[in-house]
Amino acid sequence: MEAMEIDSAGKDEAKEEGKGKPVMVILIGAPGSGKSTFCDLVMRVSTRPWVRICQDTIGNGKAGTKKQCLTGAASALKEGKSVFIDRCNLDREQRGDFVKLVGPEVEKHTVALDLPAKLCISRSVKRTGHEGNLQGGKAAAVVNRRLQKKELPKLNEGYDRITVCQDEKDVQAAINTYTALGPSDKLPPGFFGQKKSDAKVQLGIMKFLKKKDPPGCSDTMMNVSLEDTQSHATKEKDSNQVLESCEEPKMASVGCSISLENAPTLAFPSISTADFHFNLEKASDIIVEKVEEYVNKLGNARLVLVDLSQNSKILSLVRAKAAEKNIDSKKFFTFVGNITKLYSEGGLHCNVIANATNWRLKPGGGGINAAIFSAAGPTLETATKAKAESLSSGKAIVVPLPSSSPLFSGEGVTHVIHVLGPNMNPQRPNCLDNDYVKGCKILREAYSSLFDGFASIVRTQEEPCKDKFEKEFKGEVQLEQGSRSGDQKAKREAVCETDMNKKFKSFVKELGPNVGSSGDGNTGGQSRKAWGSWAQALYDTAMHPERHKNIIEMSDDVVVLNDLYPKGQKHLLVLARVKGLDRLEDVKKEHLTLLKTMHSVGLKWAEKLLSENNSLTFRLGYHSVPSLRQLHLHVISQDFDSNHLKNKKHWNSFNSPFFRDSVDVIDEVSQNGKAILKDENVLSMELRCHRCRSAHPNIPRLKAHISSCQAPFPAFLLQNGRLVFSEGKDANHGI
DNA sequence: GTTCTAGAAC
DNA sequence: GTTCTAGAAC
Repeated sequence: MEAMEIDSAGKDEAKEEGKGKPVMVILIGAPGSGKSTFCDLVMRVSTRPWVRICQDTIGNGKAGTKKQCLTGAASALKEGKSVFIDRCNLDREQRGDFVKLVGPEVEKHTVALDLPAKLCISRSVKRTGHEGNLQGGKAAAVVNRRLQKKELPKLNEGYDRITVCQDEKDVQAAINTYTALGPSDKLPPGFFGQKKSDAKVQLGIMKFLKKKDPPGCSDTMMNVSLEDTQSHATKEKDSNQVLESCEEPKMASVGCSISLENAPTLAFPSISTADFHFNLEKASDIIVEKVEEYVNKLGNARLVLVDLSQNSKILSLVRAKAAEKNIDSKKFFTFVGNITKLYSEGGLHCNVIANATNWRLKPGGGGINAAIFSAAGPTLETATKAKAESLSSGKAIVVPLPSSSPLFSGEGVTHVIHVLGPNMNPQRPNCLDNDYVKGCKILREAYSSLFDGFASIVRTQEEPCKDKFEKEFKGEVQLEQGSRSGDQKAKREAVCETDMNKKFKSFVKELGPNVGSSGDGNTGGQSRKAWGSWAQALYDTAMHPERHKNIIEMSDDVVVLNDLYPKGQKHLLVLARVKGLDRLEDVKKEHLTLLKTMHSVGLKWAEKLLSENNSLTFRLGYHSVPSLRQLHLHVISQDFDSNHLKNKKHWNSFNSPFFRDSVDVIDEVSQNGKAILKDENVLSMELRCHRCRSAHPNIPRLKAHISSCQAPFPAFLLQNGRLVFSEGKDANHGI
């Protein structure tokens, strides 16, 4: 990896002795990127005299001006001290004055903390007591605004040395480098650490690469494990948590065009082999058999078998058998660690974890069940109770984890799937008395229910690598339909059934026997619905605006009107006036100019409304399959504070992949001549807050939540201008 | 797109 | 009993 460049710079041999000059290090980074922490960590240990020039505190402990920073830096350097310039410095112009400030008697360095936007936002929102008082809800908007101005440093700006840090590991290496820089040392000049020069692309990549380094995971170990990543599944040598957890991210850093690291991931324990005493050989056969069956159906989603023990017998059996069957080790692997701390302690992000539970679905008992209920807090018990009172063996139940759960906020777990396997332990209820015919059947069922449940979650989540998965999965759905339809027993056991089955069946029903054009891509137009008489209102408005009230702007190309049933405080429609352009599906390259016009008109109105109320946030986009005829762009405020927002379809049509951001539609049409469309199935997906992504059981509860949720918007929405908001009072912070 | 309402869910 | 959803009609 190119990141290694940075690390080598941190080693002693990289320093050149006896040429000590004061150094000015211009830090570059959004709020929350860790600039102040960087300075603190270096200054705490360094033997070089450092002065930190921080614009947030330079005015007698309060925010000051850039001029004060320049003066402060100049005088410290004159005294022979080295300085950190701790301000955002995101664009060339902002930092240029510092470069010009000094001559060759000072080494000019810059360290760019070019971390994922998402990380900076979450840090700056969460922090308290920030020197510049940039924290809480407003921070998200400010960070995003700043990042739009980001220009990575170039040597021709006048630096002797540039270090670009794109992840936490890079940052730590840079801290080590500067900490080790003694008073008379000099660091080699040059450009260190940037992997991609295109900032826009980089953000996308960082989304995949966002990763915490597992504790104690040294570079040496990374290198060692890197050499044989391909043979991960076959490895039988002494593995420990550090080695396995170091290895996994490397292995996952290819595939899905870039990486599967951010792909939906289910972490599951071996079912029934602990407390229920199920034979390990037989259990490992079943695990591998079921994984093999599901792993390709799941597209890019990953399955991870987890065990707490370093010398786990079941893990080694499964690894060996999975290797024999050549199961893709990027999509299925084993992991040693605590299933409730996979991210915080192991650096492995699993959005779904399986719980080997008891039939009462109650906390306690011991093992995994006790650990998961305890780590998740009481909200898991409540959420579980809302789903079912009990579980029969061989079944699983999906429980969306409330956002208030520490497992949600700390580990990124959005769902827990409770699963109950067969019991072979005479000291536990319902022992099968060594009947392995029945036991194996139930264990197979348990894994099927578990993986079906996971598939249902994957299907309803927005994931960048999802398209391929959906197509594959839909194919499977039809194949399996026949074998499920006559299952009366399953109906009787509905209470204990995985709730996947219900959704799954309705999903099958929705697809119908002749699915035809219901894919993600453009349809051929063969199976389009005819417009009802009630669907003509917008068409008539576009053709004859003079006949209609409620029009707020009219031109040859577009008509703008207030939506008759606004779903937010402000909700406008920008109507195309081209006849025959009924919906997004009809849009072709020739309409690109029109799309851009519609976007700029929409944006203009959003900005006008923002000038009247700067607390609003707007999003501009199209419905994949509109109900009303005539192409129309929604310009809608993201409060969704409206009595007209009444049902799931309303919510999901603006808050699922069904809503196609205008900026993305324009990109897609200009590149491929058509926009990507999602079919109406996504409208029945679960209800999740558009800000914190928490799940809610019904519309009233969702609305109660969104009325007060102040979480930052997901990073996806904060990119590429998908959200439009006011710079407001924060505009002059720190710059 | 909304309205109405049966019946499911609580 | 009340709340909420979802399907049909428009």
